[in-house]
Amino acid sequence: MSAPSTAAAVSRPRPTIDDVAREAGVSKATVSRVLNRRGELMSPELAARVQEAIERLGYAPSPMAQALKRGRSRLIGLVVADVANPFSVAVLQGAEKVCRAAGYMLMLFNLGDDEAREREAIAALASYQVEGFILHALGRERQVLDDALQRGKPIVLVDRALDAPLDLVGLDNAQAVPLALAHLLQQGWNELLFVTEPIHHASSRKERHAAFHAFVDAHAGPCRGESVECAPGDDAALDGALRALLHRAGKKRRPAVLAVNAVVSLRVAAAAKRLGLTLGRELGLVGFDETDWAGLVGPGITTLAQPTGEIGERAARCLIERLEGQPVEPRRFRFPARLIVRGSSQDGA
Amino acid sequence: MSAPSTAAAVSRPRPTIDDVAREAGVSKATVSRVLNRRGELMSPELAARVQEAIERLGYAPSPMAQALKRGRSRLIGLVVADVANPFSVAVLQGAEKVCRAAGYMLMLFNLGDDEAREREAIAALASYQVEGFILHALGRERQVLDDALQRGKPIVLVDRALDAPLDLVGLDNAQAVPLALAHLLQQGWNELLFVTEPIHHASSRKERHAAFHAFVDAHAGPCRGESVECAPGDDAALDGALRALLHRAGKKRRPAVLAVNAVVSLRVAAAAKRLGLTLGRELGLVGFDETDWAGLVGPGITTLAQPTGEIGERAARCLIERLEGQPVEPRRFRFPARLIVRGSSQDGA
DNA sequence: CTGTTAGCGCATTCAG
DNA sequence: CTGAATGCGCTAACAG
Repeated sequence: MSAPSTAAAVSRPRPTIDDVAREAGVSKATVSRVLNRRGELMSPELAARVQEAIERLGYAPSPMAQALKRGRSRLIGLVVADVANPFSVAVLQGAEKVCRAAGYMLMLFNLGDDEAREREAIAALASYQVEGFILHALGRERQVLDDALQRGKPIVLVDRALDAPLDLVGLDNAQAVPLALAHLLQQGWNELLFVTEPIHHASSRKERHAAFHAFVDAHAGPCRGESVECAPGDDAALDGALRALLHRAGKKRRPAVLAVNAVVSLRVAAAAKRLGLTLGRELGLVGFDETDWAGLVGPGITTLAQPTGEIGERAARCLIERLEGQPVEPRRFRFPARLIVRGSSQDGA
Repeated sequence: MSAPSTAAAVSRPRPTIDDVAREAGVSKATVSRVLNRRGELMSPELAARVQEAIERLGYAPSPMAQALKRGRSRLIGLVVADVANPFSVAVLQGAEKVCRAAGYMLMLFNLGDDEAREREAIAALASYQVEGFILHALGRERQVLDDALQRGKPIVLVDRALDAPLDLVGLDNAQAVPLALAHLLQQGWNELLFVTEPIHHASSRKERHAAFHAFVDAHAGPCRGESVECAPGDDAALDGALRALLHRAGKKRRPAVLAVNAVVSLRVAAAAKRLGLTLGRELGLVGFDETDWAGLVGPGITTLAQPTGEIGERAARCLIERLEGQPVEPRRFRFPARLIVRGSSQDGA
């Protein structure tokens, strides 16, 4: 066909605005005007001639050069805690959609759950002149944040607040946690355990943890509850925590787990299997984050569905508004969770 | 704290090479040399002075400007069929890791399974001067590919070959399919069905489809097999296909499904549940792609694990070699799959 | 060994 | 209404 026989194609450089100008017999400035002011204030025939030249050459302006000149790159940096986490992916999808629609490109940096790379991420992205950040971050690299802010780069936080006056979009944990726990209680599960990954500085985990204990305290009569931080991969600790839970429950009470996210839900389900516990029977389970597989693990896992797509979209929209509009006071958007009831929280007794 | 009270921070511009030069009392060129040739051929004291100024100002060179000048952006474009697909994510992770280590940044474009966006993706990425592409693509936008190639931008294909002389890294489907089918057969499942999403131009699906029928033909005695293309979301079609499979199997034969990827595996598991079929008992199942949840759906789903991380890493490495080395003939890397046996393919009879 | 100069591709003054 | 000139931040000749 028309393809070169080896991949070592002639590196014909892409056409520049000068090429177009020459082709159309006008100056660069005219071409630029056709591109930017949409051919207003210009003899229509000239505009048409330029347009034609543009198409003939397949010319497209270089965002790099534009960025250099205008100081605006039309790039948005997205820092994600871990792409392996379904929540991150969902946010990514929503954000990408909005950005693309608004003519921005997304530059992705995956932390891979390595907090140490956070600075690196922001620095790298900033050096590429991203105009703003969407941060689904791990720790609280205050210094880097200040740095970015002082360079006038807006930041929108997703899911996790830092102690900074920044935009935040995330879940309404104070609504979500009682929603789940009330359901568990109503179904007869009254010996509760909140399982989370190490809380560190993740505000969403902090909030869920706090809301959990607030609920338990407020319902001290019918229910009891504890919480445990369980490092990724430390299955032994998780098994231990579950055994302790069962022990606390004894024969009179019914034990159930609230899992801080989908990853933990899965780990709890695996642990239950290891310990020979049937979900929804010997062990109740509700987990944050709805996933494709939630309905198919065991009897189905009851989940607190976050509107993840919306969260990502709102984050992007929020950032873009800030980029294109006037500075506004930091805003916080909190979306409600929806409880999707499945077998893991139905009392089989 | 030190944070400004509103987000409307002073947009103090980042320092340029000129600032550093002035600060150190030298010329831009000297600063540039310190940065690039690591202070060789230069009086150590001068180099030190410059280095100090760089650090004092927190200067970092602008990749945009560098790109403009050098014609090299240190950017790699990653086009992904659908981030919702675990395979895509795994490749993304591997690729990102290698790129970062080699000093490249990844620009992500998610197709969201929309073939129409493929051109847009490549054009957008190309306009940002990415030096090369990693493509986990949908169709065969030959024209765009040629375009990219003629501009001297190397392309590495992941998972799916196009009919072009390009590097490819993917699974050894001719090894994987018989591995799975032989296992099913040995366990007594002899009425087989290959369920795939629409094949279109995805070579991996084509290969799996072909290998499936080759195997069935070669073992015409003990087993029979058909295949079905099932559009995403069309659960009715899937249910119908499964019912037909059961009907073909009758009482004498045992029906099993080979699912083309993790998404389909899950859909088959869901369909089985709808139809009241127990996996590993009334219906066998092996699916491509190992996932976190495979062990926990039903009796556990037997999978063909792809070395996805390796695939992503190899793709990135392959591209970077081409970027930094001499042009080479197109290479093809095929990785073997590993069979992870679980309950869905164990004969409970 | 170091400084001066000339662009990379583009948008934007400012003249005409 | 259009063209010529300037500079964004940087590197790579080329001078000194």
